[in-house]
Amino acid sequence: MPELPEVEITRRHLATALDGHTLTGVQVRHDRTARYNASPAEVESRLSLRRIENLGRHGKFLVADLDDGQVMVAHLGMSGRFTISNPGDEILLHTHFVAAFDDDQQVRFIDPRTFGFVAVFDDREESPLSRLGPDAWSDPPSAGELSARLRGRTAPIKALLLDQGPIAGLGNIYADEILHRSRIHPLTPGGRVRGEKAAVLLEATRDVLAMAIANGGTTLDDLAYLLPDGRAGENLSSLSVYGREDLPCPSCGTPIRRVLVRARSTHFCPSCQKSPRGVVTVSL
DNA sequence: CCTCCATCCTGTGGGC
DNA sequence: TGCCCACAGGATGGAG
Repeated sequence: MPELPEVEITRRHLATALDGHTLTGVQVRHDRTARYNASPAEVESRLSLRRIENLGRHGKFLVADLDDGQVMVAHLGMSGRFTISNPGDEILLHTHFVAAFDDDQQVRFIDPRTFGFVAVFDDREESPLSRLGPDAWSDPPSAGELSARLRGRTAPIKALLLDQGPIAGLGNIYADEILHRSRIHPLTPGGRVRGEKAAVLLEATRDVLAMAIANGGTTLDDLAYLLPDGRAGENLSSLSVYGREDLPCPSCGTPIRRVLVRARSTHFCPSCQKSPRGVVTVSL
């Protein structure tokens, strides 16, 4: 599942191919890949002949500034992957977007489950970027700022990390990893994460993301995420809890448990991450 | 405002 | 062996 580290790796790969280059032809090959009330034809025409000035990232969204002030926003969803290809390369199954550039290279978007998209907006305010909190990696909030964003929230901290509002970029894998490293129980009400706890959470966020990015991201057994050059990320063996139900906690040896939080699989160590007072954990 | 749920989708794998 | 179905989850819109 692409999360911040996987999107950041993708951004770095694509930036060299995109930055400063002009889109000579754009094909949106699947209706659902254009989103936000725009048709494939509209996305194609809005992107046509535009030059990409800079490819950035906010949370899990790729953000390209275009020469006319428009913003191209792409999301990998659950199964999306960008490739850099040559015009003659075979079009793989589930290729939903093809952008041709002035140097004859192509950037293609392959997305079997179509949760991902490529969209164009007049500015960031009218795009989904406007809902996002500060980026967990490039622009992390201070402990005070994170505490303020969590103040009064009763939802489980796990759910709030996935929300993208308090902090942007974390998904199910890294949220679990960060909470484990922070020794915070996933069902802890968000509002109780403040002060030193918030500082520890942010430190863990930095460490977990740094490791994941250095390892080229996490490729699970199902190979849902591959680097743009087709290689697998190597962060899987660095995970402490995600996907490790019943296996020993790397810190203390206690078997990792899995519960559902908001219908999402949540992995934690019951001894390192003590249940907060008044919170009952129900087994699956 | 908040919390929580259903919805979108396809490949995979477990169960029978 | 082969079929069926539950499961995986990011973002969003709506109910309460």
